[in-house]
Amino acid sequence: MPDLLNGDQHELDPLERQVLAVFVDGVRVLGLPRSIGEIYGLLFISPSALALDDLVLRLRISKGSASQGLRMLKNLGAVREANGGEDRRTYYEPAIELKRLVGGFIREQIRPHLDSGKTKIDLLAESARCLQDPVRRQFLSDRMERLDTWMTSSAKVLPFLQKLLGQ
Amino acid sequence: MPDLLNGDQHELDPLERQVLAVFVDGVRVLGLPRSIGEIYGLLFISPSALALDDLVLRLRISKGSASQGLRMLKNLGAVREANGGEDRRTYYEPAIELKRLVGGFIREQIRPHLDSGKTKIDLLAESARCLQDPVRRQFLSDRMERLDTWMTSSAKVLPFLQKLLGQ
DNA sequence: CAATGAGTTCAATTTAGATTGAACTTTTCT
DNA sequence: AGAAAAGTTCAATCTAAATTGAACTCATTG
Repeated sequence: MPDLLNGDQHELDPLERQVLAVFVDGVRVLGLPRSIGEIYGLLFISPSALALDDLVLRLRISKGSASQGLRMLKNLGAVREANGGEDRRTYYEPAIELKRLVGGFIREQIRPHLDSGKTKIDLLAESARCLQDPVRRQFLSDRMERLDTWMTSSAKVLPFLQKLLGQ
Repeated sequence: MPDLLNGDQHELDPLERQVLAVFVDGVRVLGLPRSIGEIYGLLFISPSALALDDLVLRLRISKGSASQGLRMLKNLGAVREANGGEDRRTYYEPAIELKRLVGGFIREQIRPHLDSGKTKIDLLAESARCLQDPVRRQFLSDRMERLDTWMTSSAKVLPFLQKLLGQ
């Protein structure tokens, strides 16, 4: 028997709305969907852990969206299950250490692309070495090596990034 | 009187196609549209500078797309006008130093978001300080400070990033 | 064990933003 | 000046990706 007296206790207040907007903006830069920003943002400004239903109710998103969003955030290590919920629902709380967030993003979004990119480039470099025209072969081989250097440099930088952001 | 004898000299060969795919992939991670990856990619594997028409012809994209894509790439510092073209068209060549590419991306895509984010958060922190409920006020103020720390750390890391990637 | 509620899945739909193309401006050339 | 070609602009269109919601599974409870 939810809120008979209260018009709508679920509505976000304007301040909350604005904080969420910052998160939505933030995740868009990272190429993640807006629902991810909304979910993480709401957890971030909630003093207690929230269940899936709370997200659906307060953000007015579908159960499907909330479920998928939470899964992605869990995979990113940006959200974890809170231990000791009262009922049988699962409650979630945000990870708020930048180091952890960046680490998860690198592991899930950057590394896989770097790795698959490097593999593809190695194959392409091989193809380039088989080209008939020697001028074209030389040129493309140089370019493939350049690409390889990019990938290697980027991979090397990631651990430093994480270290620098560790507090 | 273009290619009467040759079926279609504009077609990309399979190797070129695959290299472009890597670039398209790469720019998607950065949240940039596929045409940007195609344009930069084609310039990257072309031994000579290309004009807008070359991009239209070989990539089979519209003039509008090519024009807008080139503008964005110029703004990013990823592409520059080649000097000394034969005719009155403008020819473009890619910047291939990772340092320069990363620098442009940070300047155009990261910094503006970090700056506007910081401004918004400062305002929200101010609002939070005016909250009636002292518990809520304390909690949200803490969170806003946390956000502020994130922004500051990120901003501090960028110069190191550029330095580390400088070859 | 039936019923209730939490959470997941995925085909269908919606939407944000990328692309197109026609009209336009600018530049060059005779 | 006028014609032709280069390049830009932006409303209309298209498309890839996010979101929805109904049908499902699984776990819990009376």
